[in-house]
Formats: sequence, C-alpha cells, structure tokens
Amino acid sequence: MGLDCHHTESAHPGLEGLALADAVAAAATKCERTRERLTPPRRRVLELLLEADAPMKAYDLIAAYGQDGEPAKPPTVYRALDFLERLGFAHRIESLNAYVPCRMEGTSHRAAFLICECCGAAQEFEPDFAPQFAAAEAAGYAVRTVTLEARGLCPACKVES
Amino acid sequence: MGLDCHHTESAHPGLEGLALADAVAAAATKCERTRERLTPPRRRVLELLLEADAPMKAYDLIAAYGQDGEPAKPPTVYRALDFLERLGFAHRIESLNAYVPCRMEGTSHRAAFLICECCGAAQEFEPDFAPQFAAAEAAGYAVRTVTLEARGLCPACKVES
DNA sequence: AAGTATGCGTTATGAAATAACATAACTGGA
DNA sequence: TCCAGTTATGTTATTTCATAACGCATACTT
Repeated sequence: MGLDCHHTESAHPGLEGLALADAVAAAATKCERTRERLTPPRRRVLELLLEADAPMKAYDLIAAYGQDGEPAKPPTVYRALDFLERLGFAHRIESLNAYVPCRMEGTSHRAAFLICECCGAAQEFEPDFAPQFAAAEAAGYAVRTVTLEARGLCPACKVES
Repeated sequence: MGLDCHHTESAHPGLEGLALADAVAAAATKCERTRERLTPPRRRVLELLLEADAPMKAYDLIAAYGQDGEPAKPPTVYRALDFLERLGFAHRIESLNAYVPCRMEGTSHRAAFLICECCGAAQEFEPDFAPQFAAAEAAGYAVRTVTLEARGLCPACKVES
C-alpha cells in the first residue's frame, strides 16, 4: 500500500519555520508544567515528526536525525519516541510501524486514525469509543488505552481510483 | 506487559481433540464453499492457533510447526497467516505482533480486542463501529477495514492487582 | 556533598517480516 | 489427456524493526 501514489496532496503538510517553532515551544511549555524534560534528542525527534508530511518510520527518523547527515543510533530515537508517546506528543501507528505527531488537543490515552491505503496519509480523528467502552465494561475489563486504525481511501485517492 | 502473570486462567483455553477437529473441519467446509484451498501448511497453522491459549507470535508458530519438532521456514508460516487472515479465520493483533484464531462468526473485515496487560489474554469482541464509521464518512474517507485494540486488565487480573 | 533517579551514548544482538527465484500442484480449456 | 495459466510451496538470503546491557553524565533531593 501507499507505494507510488501520484496524489501529491497531503492532508497534513509538515510544519516549517514559525509554525514548527511554535509547536515545539508549546510542547516545551507543557513539559515544564509537569516537570518533564524535553531534552535535545526528544526535541529533535519531535521536530522531525512535526516537519513530516506523513507517518515516519523509526529508521527514517534515525537517518534524518543529524542536521549534518549523521544518523542517530536506534536507541536514541526509540527512547525519544517512548517519551513522546508517554506524554501524548506522538502516536505510534501499529499497522504501519510508523509514528506521527499528535494532532489532537487533549492527550487522553486514545488515538484513532484514518489511514489511506493509496497515499499513506494518516489522519487522526477524535474517537468516540463509548460503545466499545461499554462492551469492555460489560465483559469486566478495565480499559486503560484504546487505539483504532481504520484503513481505506482518503478523499483525494477515492476520486481518482 | 504480560510478563510473569500468575493468573493461570485463560479466557480462551486452546482447543483439543474433537473440538479442535471440528473447528478445523468447519474451516475446511467454508473453504470448499468458496473454492479456497485449505492446504497442509494453512491447516497446520490454523491448528496451532486454535490449540493455543493465547495469541501466538509468528516465530512461535514457526517453532511449533513440525510435529517432529522441525521448525517451519518463515515464509511458510507468514503465507499461511496471510491466507487465514484473508478468509477471516485469524486476526493479527498489531500491538502484540501476534495472531489469534477468529472467535466471532461472521467474517467482516473488522476486529476488536480486549487485551490484558497483565496476563496477555486477548479477547475478541463484537465491535460497534458506528460512530467511527460516521466520523470517517464525514471526513470523506472510504473505510475498508477497521481494527481496534483496547488494553487494560481482564476481570481476573483486575481483582488481584 | 552524597545519594538516587533519570537520561544519554555505545556496542551488540534479538525479533519480525519479506524479497527473490525455483519447483510443484491444482484448474480449466482444447 | 495434454497443455497453458494460475496458485501454492520450498528454499536461501536479506531487510526491517526493536531492545538488551553497560558505563557515564546530568539533574533532582536531602
């Protein structure tokens, strides 16, 4: 999927310049409030995710890490991703083995994505998990996190296919 | 997660003997109806999934494949898994990199799981994706498949923890 | 200042999945 | 029944994804 799609529009073009700086600053502020540390590797990985137009693979992040072209070592990036996920700044998309910055406001432990199988775009949306929660409670489960990944075609790709 | 859980009960104990044979026979019948072929490797992997008490990793299947202890080659198992997923006989649980036999009747392209972070059990449940579908349609997406994975504690583990 | 916890750098390894190509087995016509 | 097309398997090797383990550095906390 998502191989050689010619639909070049991106639902979420990456951030640049001021917008990028603002987004990083906002994350830094949030960290300060909770006494978390947005250290250089964490900040760098967050930047890379925010700059990207599409979900990034861990090894893409590793390759892009150094401004000078030097790659990072894998644990550097995986640790940063763990942190960013823990704080709700990023999500892992399981079915893609890829990562995106969080586009939603409140960082509840929930994430829902519409993934285009043609162009590879992944759009986060606000999930309403009420029926699923109800089913889980009925089964006696105590739910902590929920992730949902819907696969199909985005509006642009739907038209042309 | 699911490391050294002492809660030995399994929500879905594996099948044995007649129950196992019946389940495989049922799959064979379904295949005949749609002119699909339940070949020996496919049948063997399905058996292994049905026998298991919990989600199985691909390399567990590879190791357990031969009755004589001989492992399978990875492509053998991955191809069988592709087939079983395509026909709705098995599901991949993305957040575990593991596979389970389908426990639900109708094989729609949907799957929802309650995954216990303590004992590793994964219970399939019937999803009601109405609100998510509505959200997707509203965004212009044409949804093909949906998977949902809820993580938390199963009833048994909830009590003791 | 000492002790503890957290994070980073580094090397190496482990785990999960697929590419590529050759061979074999079904399927459906002529 | 033979041939051609398709589908499935066997096999080797490789790629992709992720973590273990260790030592050092930095930051909180008493």
